[in-house]
Amino acid sequence: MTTFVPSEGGFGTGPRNRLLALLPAQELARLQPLMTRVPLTRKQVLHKAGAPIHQIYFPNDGVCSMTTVMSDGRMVEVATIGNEGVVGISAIFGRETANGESLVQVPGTDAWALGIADFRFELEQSTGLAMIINRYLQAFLVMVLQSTACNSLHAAEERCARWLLMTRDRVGRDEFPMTQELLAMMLGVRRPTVTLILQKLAQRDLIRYSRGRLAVTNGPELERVSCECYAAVQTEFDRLLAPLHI
Amino acid sequence: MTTFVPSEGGFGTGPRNRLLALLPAQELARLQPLMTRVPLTRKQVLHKAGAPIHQIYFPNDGVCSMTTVMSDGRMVEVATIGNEGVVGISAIFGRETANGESLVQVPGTDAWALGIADFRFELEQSTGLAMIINRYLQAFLVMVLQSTACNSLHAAEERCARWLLMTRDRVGRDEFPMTQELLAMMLGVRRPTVTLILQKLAQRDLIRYSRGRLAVTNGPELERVSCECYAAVQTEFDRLLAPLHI
DNA sequence: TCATCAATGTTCGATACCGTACAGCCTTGA
DNA sequence: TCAAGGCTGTACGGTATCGAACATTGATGA
Repeated sequence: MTTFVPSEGGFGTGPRNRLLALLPAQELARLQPLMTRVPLTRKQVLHKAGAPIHQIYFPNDGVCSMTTVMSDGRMVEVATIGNEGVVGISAIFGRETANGESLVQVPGTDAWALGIADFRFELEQSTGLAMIINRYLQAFLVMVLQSTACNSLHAAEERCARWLLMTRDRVGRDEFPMTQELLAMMLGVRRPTVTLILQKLAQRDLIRYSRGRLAVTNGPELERVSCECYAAVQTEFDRLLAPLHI
Repeated sequence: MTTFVPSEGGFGTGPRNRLLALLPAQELARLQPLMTRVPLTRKQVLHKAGAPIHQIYFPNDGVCSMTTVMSDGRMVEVATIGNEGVVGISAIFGRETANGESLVQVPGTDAWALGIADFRFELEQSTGLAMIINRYLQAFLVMVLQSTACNSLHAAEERCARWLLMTRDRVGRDEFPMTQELLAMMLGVRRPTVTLILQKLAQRDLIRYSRGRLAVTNGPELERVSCECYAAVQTEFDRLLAPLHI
């Protein structure tokens, strides 16, 4: 393992994106000059529904959502992506245009952006990248399948708890910016429903919140309120994104 | 185009599975001796949750479900697979064991079963198979993402109508075996809820049903009752599984 | 031809969530 | 320092769906 010299535009002590961090050093070195740092600001749209995908994004922190937009304008989250993943799954499969809209929910410092052509080329060349992307796709699929079941079986409160835990894990802090409006959109429920749920959780001292900020104050207990889907998906991610033996 | 002589174990006038049908003739010829015909009987389990996946299945007709099983035993459908696809998506990604349970919902005459090792080997060799599988994965992902959104936004009646239409398309007939119990499981609702929904649909002459048989009698109108997800997914499948230019 | 059982129908109160509206409260910035 | 706007709280009737029984019907096979 070589020592990195922190530098503007470089990885510092290594990329904080977990997928990039799993790459063998020489593959990472080849990828780096192809990527640019992109700040992640609140509500920033990374891929617009129906528009061509030019870049995929490896977040270093923050949380992004992949959403589906219905014809009546309602938007609902179908997948959460943080520093454990990459935004632009459809493009990885060879899709030209985005299906739904992908946007930043919880702002982060930045993400690494990679042009889709460069990505495809590197995917051909490097076995490490291919293996890591494959693993992420597996984990991603498990997550989406679990969410499909979750949405049809579990109550809003359980799903809300799950979402808060997932977000906490991804931002790496107990506290993060989050409005009820946003949560309602994610969960596909009305905002007043979220108000009631959060009040209930705050009453039991599982969370604190006010004016666009939210904090998980009792994770273990919140996990008990959440449905099993949280643990199921987390286990899967840990298993698939564990350090590789290449 | 050569003329096929129908024979035991052969494709007859060509495979009825749409993915196999898209394969270039010589690739199909190479694949055929590796596959076996497997009858699809009602409630037959193709992949057991947590068990190793040995074979993937290309249904010629009938409808299979990929499900997720919760710890309380409740099972819910997360994806529908008919002759437009293949059962065993996770294995295609390199997974060893099934995540949920895959089983036959509407019986069909048979499916083509292919050993997972043979499949992997062929995937390396043949560009046609790789391209077709890639396309199916794209369509599959769109379907699952749409279902995730659908389950969190749309009412049981809309989703029920959607499911009936999808099933009709896959079996290729307006009438097929289907119990309320089964429908309830698919949709993640109670059986009495399904009773009410079906009565309502039958009253409007959109369907007929009795004792384990169901028939769509007015497709266009039923599509109006269904949510937009039916059309969205269908469009995507038609686009991606159109004849290829290899 | 009858017994059996799968499939369907029905009931009841309970509850989660909706749709819509409006009121109050912080924070920000002009 | 005040206005504006984003965020949160609350209210209300209405509907969908739940959970758990029990009743009824039709197909099947002994």
